[in-house]
Amino acid sequence: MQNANAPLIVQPAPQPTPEKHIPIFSSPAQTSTPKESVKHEFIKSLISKLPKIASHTHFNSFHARLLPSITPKHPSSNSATEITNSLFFKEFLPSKTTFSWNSLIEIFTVNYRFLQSLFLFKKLLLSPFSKPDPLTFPPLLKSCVGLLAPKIGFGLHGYLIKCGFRNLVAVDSSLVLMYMKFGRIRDAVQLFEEMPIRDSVSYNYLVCDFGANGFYEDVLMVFERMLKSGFLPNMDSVFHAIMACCELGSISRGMLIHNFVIRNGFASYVAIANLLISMHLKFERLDLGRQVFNEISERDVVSWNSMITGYARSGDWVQAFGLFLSMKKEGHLVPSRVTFLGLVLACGQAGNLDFGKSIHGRLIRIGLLSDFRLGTSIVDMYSKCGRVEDAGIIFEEELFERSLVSWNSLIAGYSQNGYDYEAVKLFKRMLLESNLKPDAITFANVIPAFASLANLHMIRSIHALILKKGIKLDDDIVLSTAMVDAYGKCLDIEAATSLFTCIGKPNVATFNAMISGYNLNQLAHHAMMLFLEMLRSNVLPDSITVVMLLQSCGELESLKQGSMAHGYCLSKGFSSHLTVGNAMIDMYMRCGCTKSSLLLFSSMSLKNVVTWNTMLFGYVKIGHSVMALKMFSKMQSENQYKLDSVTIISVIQACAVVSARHNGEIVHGLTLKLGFDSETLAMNSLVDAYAKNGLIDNARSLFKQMGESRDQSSWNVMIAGCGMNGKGEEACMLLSRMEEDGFKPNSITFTSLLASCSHSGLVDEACRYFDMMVKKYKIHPSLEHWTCMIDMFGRAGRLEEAYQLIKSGLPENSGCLVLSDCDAVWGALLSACRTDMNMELGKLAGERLLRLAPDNCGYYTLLSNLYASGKRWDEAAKVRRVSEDGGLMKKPGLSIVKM
DNA sequence: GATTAATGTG
Repeated sequence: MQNANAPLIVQPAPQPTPEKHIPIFSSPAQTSTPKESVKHEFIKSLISKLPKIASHTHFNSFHARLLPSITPKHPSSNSATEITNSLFFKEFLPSKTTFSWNSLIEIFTVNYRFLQSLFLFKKLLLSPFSKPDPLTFPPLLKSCVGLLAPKIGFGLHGYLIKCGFRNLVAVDSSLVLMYMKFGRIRDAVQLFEEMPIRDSVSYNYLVCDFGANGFYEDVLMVFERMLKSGFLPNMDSVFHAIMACCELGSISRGMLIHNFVIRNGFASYVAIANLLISMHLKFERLDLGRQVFNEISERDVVSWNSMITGYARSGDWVQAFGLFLSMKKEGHLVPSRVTFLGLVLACGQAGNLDFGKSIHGRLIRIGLLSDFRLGTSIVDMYSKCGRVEDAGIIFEEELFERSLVSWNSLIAGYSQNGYDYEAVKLFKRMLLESNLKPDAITFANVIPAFASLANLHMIRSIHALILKKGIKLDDDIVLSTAMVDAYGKCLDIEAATSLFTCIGKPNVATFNAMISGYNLNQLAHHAMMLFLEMLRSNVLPDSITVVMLLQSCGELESLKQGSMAHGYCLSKGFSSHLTVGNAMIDMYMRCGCTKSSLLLFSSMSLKNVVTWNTMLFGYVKIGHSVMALKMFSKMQSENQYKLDSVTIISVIQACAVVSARHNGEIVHGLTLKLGFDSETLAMNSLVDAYAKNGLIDNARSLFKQMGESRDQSSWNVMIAGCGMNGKGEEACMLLSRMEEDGFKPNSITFTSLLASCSHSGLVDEACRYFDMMVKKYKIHPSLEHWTCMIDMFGRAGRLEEAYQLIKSGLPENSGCLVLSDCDAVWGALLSACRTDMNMELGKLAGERLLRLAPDNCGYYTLLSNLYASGKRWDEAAKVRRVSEDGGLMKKPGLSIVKM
């Protein structure tokens, strides 16, 4: 590298006095030949421009940038000032040869005396003894570049052409350089292409300048052409070529350059080797990076740091620390901040809290924690090791300057560790307390937290904020994926879909987020279609994708699709993933194939708590509670799996069904012992289990104990529990208390409440709540709500009202169901009619029912039973015959079971 | 040579 602090043109250049020279130019004797007149014209323009150029103020920085590539090493470059003052310059120059002039001009250029070099040229033109030759020009052109004087440069080019001095390698390559530097890239390339013979210098100019201008494709093209033509590139060219591979992400061309560097000994230049290492690390080829690292004879801190950081990123803290120790062993190098940054990163990536803590201590000792980058990396390390509370404490202590990155990092820490509320709180604090503006990363960090909290309102606000800030979701795939996922989780599937379709290049994560969104919104079919689209658009599915594919199959209860997905997993090597195995067990369970589940389960060599839970919960869902409890005791006997809240909930639910009072108390004790008494979900299940077993007093006292930890679902469970224990009034009272406690009743609340009223014969109350649900809470009544109402009217012997309810269809503000088209509703009426022996209405309901669902054998049975109860044997037999003729009796009445 | 980001199993 040249010394950028070398004295540039600071003192005024020796000013020519135009008056002295002009008479010479204008003397008649000088203007005889056409060449001479060209010369005079040029000198005139040169003189008119020079004073202006001298006043340029940004010389210094410009030179610093240009010098490395324009300054050839000159063997005899003495100080230019010395030369100017020398006797040689003052006394003898006028009589010297062109060669002497050229040498002197070059010496000035090499010493950044660009102005003097041009003045010297002017003197040469005026000299009666010498004339410029082609070799005079390369340094002059470089001086023009140094002076930022394109017009003089282009003038020189014109002059060259007129003198016929073209087609000389040195001249042409200087011209190429000059045009490149002045941004006339097309002209430069054209000149380059027209050169009859090229030298390595011109190639190097072109490579470096393409690189400096960001034309990476061209850098590599010229570089490769240079090698093919047998020229050896200089360090700068190799540097730019590697940079170009990095920027273009071209691994294959990077490999070619890697081989070139190794073969030609460029790896011994530490700067080149370091760059090559960082290229390989960028392409996640740690092995190749290490290969280059090993080739370096004199490694510097950067070489070590690069490798340490590379291993750190990949989570290989053993290698990272190993290198750190070897570095210290070598003795002469001192670890820098970047070294520690790499080590802290390694601990975070590997989740190695112990090493992380020891480095934390060391940083405090050597006083480096005040460095805001290191401070942030420590915060991040604690978050990544699952100790986000500690991360928060360090952040709050303000031992280092808080940057946008440190806020972002802690928000990410909270969000990734499931501290959604804290993440949101910190985000809001950042907006209020700091002067920092949230960026795309802030949003990408906080969006999952809002999504987990199902805060659709905030998701929409952030979406608007992103658009307002001009952040292009198209360009930021991580951010747009987070948005798609958030809309899916908040059940705004339209927003998710429309955002997804706008994303130009969705990646695996984006597809996964969208597929997951479809699954969450009970659109498993759409999820499957999207999976196929993913395959068509050549986005490679990963293990997460197949987990969700299996979920879709389970959701659709399609054994056929599920088996196909199973086959796909086997063929693509996903079946060895634990999560995939778990998802597969769940899929078979949902498809009713317990045998396959059990087979898979037993064949899995690696299990975790989720594997067990999947089996447990699967059995509970299909009502095989005894199997679930057996499974649970087996799990406990293996003694290597830590139970979690899902395990306990499954066991509680199994006990509730098995209806064992004893079991219930055991599981209650277990719940408390394992410390799940603060887990709302587990406690809700326990309340439910007691209620289902008629132990309403236990349920009630537990519900009371829960106090603050109650959620909406706790109230729903308790209301339903009262209902099934014949405590209709208590259920009604609970609704008012629930509202007082600030919980909004939802559709499930009313299902439970209507059922409670129905069981306790509180018909008028039920009607009032039904009205309240529609009018006050704007909840569309579901099929369950309607059938419950009809059922209740039937029980109360108020059949006519039930019939009227069906006929009236729906209140005007609801629009999802056409009641008279739902067979379940008529079925409920038919059952009620049988109890009440209302033949006329029953017949009407039955006929309607068979028209709506002619394949459901259960309805035929229902109708024939009605006739039988009324002793209308002929009609009963007729209905039976019709169903037997249709072969319906042989089919299991699946749809009635599902109801 | 350097710190922060998205998708998943019950």
